[in-house]
Amino acid sequence: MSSEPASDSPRPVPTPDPSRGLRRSFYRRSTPQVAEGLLGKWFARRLGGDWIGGRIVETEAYLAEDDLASHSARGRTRSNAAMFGPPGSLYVYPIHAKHCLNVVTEQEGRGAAVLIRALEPLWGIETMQRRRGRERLRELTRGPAMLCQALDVDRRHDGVDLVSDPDWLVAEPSPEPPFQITCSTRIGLSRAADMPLRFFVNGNRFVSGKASDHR
DNA sequence: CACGCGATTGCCT
DNA sequence: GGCAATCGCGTGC
Repeated sequence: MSSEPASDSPRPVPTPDPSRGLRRSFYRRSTPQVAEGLLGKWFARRLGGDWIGGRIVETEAYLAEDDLASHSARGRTRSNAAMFGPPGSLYVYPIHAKHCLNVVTEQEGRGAAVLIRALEPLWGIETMQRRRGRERLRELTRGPAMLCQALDVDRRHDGVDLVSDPDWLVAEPSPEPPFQITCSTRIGLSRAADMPLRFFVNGNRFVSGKASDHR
């Protein structure tokens, strides 16, 4: 049994508090550490004065070295340059006519990042429903390109600094129920498909993939 | 400049 | 579970 609510009614949660934002030192660690550490954190952007976003429930690490699946594996190019930016900044890339967002880790020039794969929707749900063209909460942010569409994220946000930009927030949650974490191989890869660099909140209904893979 | 592919999604069987 | 849609980018002619 899952501890998640069965209905699609959003539970009341506090508004994101910018004073709880993660500092740059959080991102200046090993990429798997940051990927695991981001689980449970709040991720939101301010759009038209309102916060939109939710709780991070699924991430993947993409390494600077010995990782053929990483966009940095063949060096720096115009399109992946933001992945070599300062830790705590965004790397947004296009794929299949959609976008996915990463948070840069380690240090500037390294080329490592964490892909945010899924959020539990908490704020701006009506906005996300409108942007996604879907009503059900489970179809808003359950996948890396879904959440970018829900939050209106695209290449314009490539390089945005999450630590200092007042319209973006990655923060300590409050309150935070206890949860367990599982590590697995990453999703959808043809190369380096066997590296255990995916992290997700056990049993959470907003984790992507089949329900049987959530445990 | 043509071609092929991908850290995806959604519809179909 | 299979597979088509879709398009920016890297590669090579």
